[in-house]
Amino acid sequence: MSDEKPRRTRAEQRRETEARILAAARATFAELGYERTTIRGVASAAGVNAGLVMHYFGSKEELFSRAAMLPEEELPVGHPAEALLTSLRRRLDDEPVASLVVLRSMLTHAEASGEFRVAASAWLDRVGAAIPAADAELRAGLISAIINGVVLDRYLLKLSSLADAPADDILALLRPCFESLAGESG
Amino acid sequence: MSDEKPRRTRAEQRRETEARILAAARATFAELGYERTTIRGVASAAGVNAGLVMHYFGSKEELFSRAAMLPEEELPVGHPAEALLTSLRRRLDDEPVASLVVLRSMLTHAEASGEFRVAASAWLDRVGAAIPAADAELRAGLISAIINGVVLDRYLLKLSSLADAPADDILALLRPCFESLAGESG
DNA sequence: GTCTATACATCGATAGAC
DNA sequence: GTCTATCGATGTATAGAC
Repeated sequence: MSDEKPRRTRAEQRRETEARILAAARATFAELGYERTTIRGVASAAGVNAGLVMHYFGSKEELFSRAAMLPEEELPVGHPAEALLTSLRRRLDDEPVASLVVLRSMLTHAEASGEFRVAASAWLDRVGAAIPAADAELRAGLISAIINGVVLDRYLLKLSSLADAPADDILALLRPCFESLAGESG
Repeated sequence: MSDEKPRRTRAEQRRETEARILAAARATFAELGYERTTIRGVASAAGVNAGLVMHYFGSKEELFSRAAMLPEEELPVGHPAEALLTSLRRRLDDEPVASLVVLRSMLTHAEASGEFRVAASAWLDRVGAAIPAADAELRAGLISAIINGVVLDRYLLKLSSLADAPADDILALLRPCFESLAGESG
């Protein structure tokens, strides 16, 4: 009687709103961390009501999981050092926000939800396997630590000259480090 | 009529209790971060009442500032790379807890309180001044990032093999990195 | 000096109206 | 599909008794 026109199905409308909420959640979790992010705040940022967020996601925890979910990162092939530098570059340029959600959330919340820990662990295994050395695991761990530290200082703490420096300069200075850690020498 | 004996003056008693509260606060902030730390929890850990903590420190924010206050770290003299490795070693062995309060708190809270940012900035300036290169500031920032990343992965995220590795092994693998970043080559 | 009692705010979550 | 109303829990902070 009313809407004959194929404007939007209910399902479409829902997916659209859900996507808006997820985007707002991602941004807020990245900026404030888990604890300081409120359902009300996310809802407000998405232009909807707090009750609706709960209705869609059920709980704050679930909303967080959905928002922090990342497409698993595949390691580029080639010389390990170069591949890792490429990986770092992507995290510096393409998706600083995505990196932030994971990094900040691991610190404010995720001691409990071991999701990230397994993901990080898998990444470490792959890196370690690509390094020809007896202490490959430790070397992989150090490379991961360096990447985390750079993202941390640059985007979270906004410390030092790292925040302003071009990604190219950072990569150039870090290249010897990565080669030393991932290189062929045992 | 009652206490003639010089057991403890009221001021002494207060300082003692205050110290106990501060120790508990430090440990709790390090473990849980700012948001998840509660006055009640700190008070309970210190064996006193929550009201007393407020009475002494006035607010959670003030308690946090006092607890996170660190003796400013002087940079060892000598070759910059060696001095920085020594600095890292101290943070790995001597006082992981102290490092954690600052690091974790910068992430869960301290975007606001710029105290740490100035402290870190001063440290960076000193490191930068010791590096003979045109881009000394960026190099100092990267070294700081590496140190932060290592402490982060080892003690906060407890990720990877970093958590279990002996400090000596970590330092040995990192030495070329530090030399490359703080070295004489421009 | 230390503790009890409580005011006041905020948040996550639920139930139900429209 | 979306919003209002509200419950229950928790936390900071205050006032005052002992």
